[in-house]
Amino acid sequence: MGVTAHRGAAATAPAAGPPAAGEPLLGIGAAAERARVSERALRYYQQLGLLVPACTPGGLRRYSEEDLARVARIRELQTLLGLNLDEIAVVLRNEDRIAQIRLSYQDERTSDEERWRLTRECLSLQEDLRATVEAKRAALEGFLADLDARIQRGRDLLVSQPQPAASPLDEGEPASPGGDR
Amino acid sequence: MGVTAHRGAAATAPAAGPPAAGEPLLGIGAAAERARVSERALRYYQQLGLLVPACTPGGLRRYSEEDLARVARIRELQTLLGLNLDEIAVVLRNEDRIAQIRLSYQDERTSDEERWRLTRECLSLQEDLRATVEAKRAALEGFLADLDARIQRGRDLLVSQPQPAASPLDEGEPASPGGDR
DNA sequence: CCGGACTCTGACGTTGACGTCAAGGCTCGG
DNA sequence: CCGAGCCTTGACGTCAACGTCAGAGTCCGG
Repeated sequence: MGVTAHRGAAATAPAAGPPAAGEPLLGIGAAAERARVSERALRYYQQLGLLVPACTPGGLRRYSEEDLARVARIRELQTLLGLNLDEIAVVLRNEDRIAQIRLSYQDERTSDEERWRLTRECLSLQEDLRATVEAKRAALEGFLADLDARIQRGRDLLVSQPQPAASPLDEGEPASPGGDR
Repeated sequence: MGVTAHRGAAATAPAAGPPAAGEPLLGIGAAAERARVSERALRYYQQLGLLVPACTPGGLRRYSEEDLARVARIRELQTLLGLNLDEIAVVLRNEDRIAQIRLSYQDERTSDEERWRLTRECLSLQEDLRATVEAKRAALEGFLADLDARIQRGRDLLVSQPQPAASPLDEGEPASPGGDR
């Protein structure tokens, strides 16, 4: 346990769907460019077990579209939620677990009881993350409301003031804050 | 120019309102505790010009309530918006500029024309930040929607499945995602 | 089969935001 | 006025998330 990251877990099933053969598979240079990250970052993510690309017999990394999507997700979790890579690892592992659950869910040998249990687990994992995100969203909403209140105060001053008849630099209203909801 | 941070700028006016005399004024230890940051952080913020507390003739820092609020704002901008301290410096400088504008706005010697110009500048500065925050909020909203969609898919599977009559571990619904809007 | 482009694995450097420690100053109640 | 406790300024350490560089290996079109 410890090297079981994503591909290791998914490989327990005999290969299913998305990672179909005959895909382009980019080298690290092209992958880095397309994912808008550095090659170093890709290697680093792999080192932390966030990403496990395929590799050639010679040991060169080959990235699938799925891998690129995973990188995009990592960046999203970094920049949007401000999670660090360890926390992101947890999220990704959960999502992998969910994918794995979907597989054994399909398996006919799985009992109904087991299916129920798996589904519950799956939802529980996702709702964890959802709570985090929702909290952040609420906080941001509050922040924005505060900002809008301040702006409105200034804007009120503006209208209460007799504007200087012919203002030479009147290049239109930027937008109506608080009015776009 | 360069050492003009916040108190330097506000001090151009002969002292007005909030920083009234006779305030408690905390030492760095108490301030750190109340602001929930380390003493080192307070010194660091000051070093970057984000915060300029008063100080005793002997050179000991003294923090006002206003200073504590400023620290809270710094933390908010850090954790909520993910800004770094340089970016935060810009935001705070803008907000200081706005406060300063409010002052000269009150000044009777200020011409109506000047008042107009100041108000425009003020609003422009605030709307800058607002745009940033709004963008982040929108992105987060999208992220959350995506998450909810996934959860709903799982939840659908749950209801389509005949639940195992007497489930021994059925400890209630955590919450209804997508239902609390 | 071979040379140029691409990639590999260490290993050390960097940046931001502090943590920590040492060697002293400042403060204030008694 | 004096000592316990709070505070000061360096200066160096740390941690995450990479950047950068060297020396060697891999791939592939001609």
